[in-house]
Formats: sequence, structure tokens, C-alpha cells
Amino acid sequence: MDGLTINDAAQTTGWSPRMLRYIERSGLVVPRRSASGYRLYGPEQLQRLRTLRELLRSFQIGLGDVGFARRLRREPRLSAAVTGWLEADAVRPAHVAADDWLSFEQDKHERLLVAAGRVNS
Amino acid sequence: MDGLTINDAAQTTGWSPRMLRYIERSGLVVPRRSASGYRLYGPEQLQRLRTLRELLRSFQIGLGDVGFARRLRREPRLSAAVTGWLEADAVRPAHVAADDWLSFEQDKHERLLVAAGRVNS
DNA sequence: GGAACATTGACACGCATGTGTTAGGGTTGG
DNA sequence: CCAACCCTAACACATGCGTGTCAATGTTCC
Repeated sequence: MDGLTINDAAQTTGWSPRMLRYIERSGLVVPRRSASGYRLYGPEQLQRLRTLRELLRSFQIGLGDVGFARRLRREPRLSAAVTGWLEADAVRPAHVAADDWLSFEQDKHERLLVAAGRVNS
Repeated sequence: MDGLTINDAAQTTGWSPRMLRYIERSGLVVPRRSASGYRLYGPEQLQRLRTLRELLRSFQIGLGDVGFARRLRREPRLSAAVTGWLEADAVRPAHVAADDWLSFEQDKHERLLVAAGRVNS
């Protein structure tokens, strides 16, 4: 009963029907289905779609970026590995001698990848 | 003096010289330059390049993803906006009545976007 | 000074993303 | 029952990413 069908949802959110299906396939906004398989968008989802539009526009990012951000929140090991890699940019700790820097870095990276539990060869 | 030139760096890191230039342009690993403009890769950078390779491979992500993760750490407003959007997926707080859920969500989104300080129309 | 390397810039190609459109076939509602 | 909607699948096209390669030119070093 309640829930807009795809064309109406498109109308009120500014997306095209085509894009609503695409966004659904990307997993970002997945509407429920009617008995006969029609997509039904509830009010929260309409709001989410509008906000998503604004998000992408105002930060010039893509759906893939939002998807990746979601992966980061859901996969702590991914998050830890990426964060660790990025932090290797940080300033060298004062208590680490210059000659030890490399092995320090190497160890840190190894710890991170091990912590990330890579199963691959 | 110390620092490998691009071909040697490529050799020991598993990247191609082409990709090292590409990675530099993406801002992820930027070597210093010799007086005459040659790229010089230091030990930390070589290590970072190896680790980057491992990172991309073991999590099936791309350079763009790592770049986006970096943006997330550097742009708190982006981070807040994305996080906020993703959290709208979370379970509805028990103290918020169902009828208020939409306006709650809407307010939250507005607060987040305002906090994100979008200058755009 | 010449072989072996570096630089930037460009052409190119395959694959993924974002988006429209069309085709063939169900569903709904007056 | 028929117009107006929905569904999936597919063709199509622009753009961007990852990557190789080639051209024109400068640098290093024996």
C-alpha cells in the first residue's frame, strides 16, 4: 500500500528510474518489493535518495566511493590496513633512530597485513 | 645520492615505471627529485610501494579507493556527511516513535549537510 | 661522445561506472 | 480490455582508471 512506485520515486528524488535501479544494484538504497515484484520506496528511502544526491554533488564523489566507505565501516581489517598504510606518511617518531626507520616501517606494515589476515599467497 | 631511480624502484617493488608515475600523480607516493629532475625513491617509499601493492591485491581495491580513504581522513566534513548517510541505515532508536522517524532522519540529514558547510546552492 | 638511462606528453586499449533507450513481457485499475 | 504502469535484459555511449608503448628530448657516466 504505502511506498512510491519507481517513477514516482524518481520524480520526487531527482533521480531517473534507471538510476534508482542502478543504485539498488549497488546496494546503497534497496526498496522492498510488492507481491508482484514492483519496487516500493518508503519515505525514509526517498529521503535517503535525496540526501545521497546532495552528498555526491556537494563533494564530487561517486556511488563507488560511498560503497567503499561502507566497506570501510564493515570490514575492520580493511579499515585497519588502509589506515595503517596512510599513517605511514606521518612524521617519524623522535625516539626511532634514522637507521631503524626502515625496519620499523617494515615491521609495522607486516603487522598490519598480518592483522588484516590476508589468506592469499 | 641515496634513492633508487625509477627503473630500479620499479624492479624492487613490482610496479612498472609507468605505474610509479601514475601513483605519483595520484598523490599516494611522491618521490623527491634530483637536481636534474630524476625521481629518487627512498627506502620508506619503496616499502610503501610494496605494501600498497599488497593492500590493493589482498582487498581487491583500487588506487582511487585509497585516495578516497585519504580524503576521508583529511576532510572531516566529507567524513561526517558520508558517515551520517551510512548510519541512516542503522536501527531506529527505540525512543523515537515510528511517526517521528522520518522527520528525525530528515533533521539529522539537514544537520549533517549544514555541518558539512556546503556552499553550493 | 655515445650507450643507457631519465623526463614529459600523447595515442591506445580494455574494463568499469554512469546513464539513456528500447524490446519483450507482466500488472493494475478504470 | 486497454492505457499506463512495472519488470528484466540488452545495446549504446561518454568518461575515467589502469596500463603499455612510443616519440622527442635531457642526463649520466665510462
